[in-house]
Amino acid sequence: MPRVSRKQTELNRIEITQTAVRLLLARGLNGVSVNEVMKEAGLTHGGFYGHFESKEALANAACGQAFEQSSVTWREIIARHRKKKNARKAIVDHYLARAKRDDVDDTCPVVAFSADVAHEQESSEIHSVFTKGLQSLLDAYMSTFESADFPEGQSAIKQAALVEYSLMVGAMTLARATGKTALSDEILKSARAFLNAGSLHEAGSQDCS
Amino acid sequence: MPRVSRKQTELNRIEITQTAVRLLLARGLNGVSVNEVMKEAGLTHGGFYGHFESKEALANAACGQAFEQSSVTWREIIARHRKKKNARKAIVDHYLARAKRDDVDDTCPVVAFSADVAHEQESSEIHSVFTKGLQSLLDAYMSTFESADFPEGQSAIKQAALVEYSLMVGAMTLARATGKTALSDEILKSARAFLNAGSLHEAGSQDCS
DNA sequence: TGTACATCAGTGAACGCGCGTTCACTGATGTAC
DNA sequence: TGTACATCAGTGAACGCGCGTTCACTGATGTAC
Repeated sequence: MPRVSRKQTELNRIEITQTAVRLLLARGLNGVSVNEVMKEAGLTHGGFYGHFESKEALANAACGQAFEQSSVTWREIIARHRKKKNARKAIVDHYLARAKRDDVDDTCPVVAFSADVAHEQESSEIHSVFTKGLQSLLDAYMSTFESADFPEGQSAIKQAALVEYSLMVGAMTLARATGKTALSDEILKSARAFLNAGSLHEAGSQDCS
Repeated sequence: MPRVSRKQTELNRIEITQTAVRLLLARGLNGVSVNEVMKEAGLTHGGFYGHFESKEALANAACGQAFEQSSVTWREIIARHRKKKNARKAIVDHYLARAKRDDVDDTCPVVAFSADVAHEQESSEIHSVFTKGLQSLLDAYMSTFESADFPEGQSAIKQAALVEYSLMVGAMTLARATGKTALSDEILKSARAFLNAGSLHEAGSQDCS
């Protein structure tokens, strides 16, 4: 078993990272031990430090990888639609699906890691990994807005994207915390309805004159 | 030092709980050791189990207490305003203030604990504590909507409250994760602007005919 | 009110455990000839 | 292509550490008379 081929070594590293992505998304940045990741990857814990300098380094790599994969998925979804508005609706429906809430392995890394990242020191590398990943998702989301709809320019698009994305993150965060309850369903449904309609106060409120 | 008065015992219990509230809000439900809480409360760790059955029981008590305090604060803010719309604006500005983002001790319990609660088993008591607290904050927020503005009835109010609160939670979660950066400021500003205006697409969008 | 004694809140040493990390070892892989 | 040997990926025991929790002990508090 010792001294596997270079190709296998590379595959093992990928397997460790991918296992970490799955387990960390489900349980948070500090919710899994090195031992558990290695066992789940089909290896023993001792070999871990041949692949990563520390547990923290693995967490950074897994976080970056999780964002990478989310970003690719988003861009694939967006590419499937010719109309930007439809692409955005597809992203919203994908993000706020009830099945997504219940699939612990397949979370948005922002929902999974925000709290943990906030608890780390500002100097920690995880902050830049997270911010870079978040920016990538925001860029993808912004690409679903038509410039023509925003005569105020790019900054208005960014503002709209930030609000809509914040809402998605908040809604999924709340939905996950409240489990499979009626309230949880209602949160997702309300957010979906609002984002797809584009209007919070549908009838006779003060803000749409 | 041993065998303090009953009054002091009660004060000690309150001090332990309050210390836990502060530390847990800053570092998450599993981010602080029993030893640290007791030391910070001016006691030694051994006495802890005279006050609480387990670390988990303390976390549950502290979570409930944190919601209690947030709820009281919200209701005080709301009571200060005669017009409901102004009360809601006050809540939004209180919630999304930049100072609030930087004050690690004084977080909304939903932002602080959502991720941790989602990671606990469904059978865990923390779920009911959390959901009850969340409901209390939602009720307070819903009370800032005028029934007259929602001819569709109470369910429309609830939907609006869920969307707006989800947005606040998401925006603060993102803002905290991105630290004291320009992006972080922008997230808070966008969410505040949107909630106070009540309109995402200000000009010429499809949803306000 | 004063005395004698039972109670029990807090102390600090100790426990078992799982954690992140290290390291001597193994033996298949990769390389030099 | 075949052989001899250096390399090094993975193993598993071991480490030190901090954790949650337990417990014998202490001595002021609370109570019975």
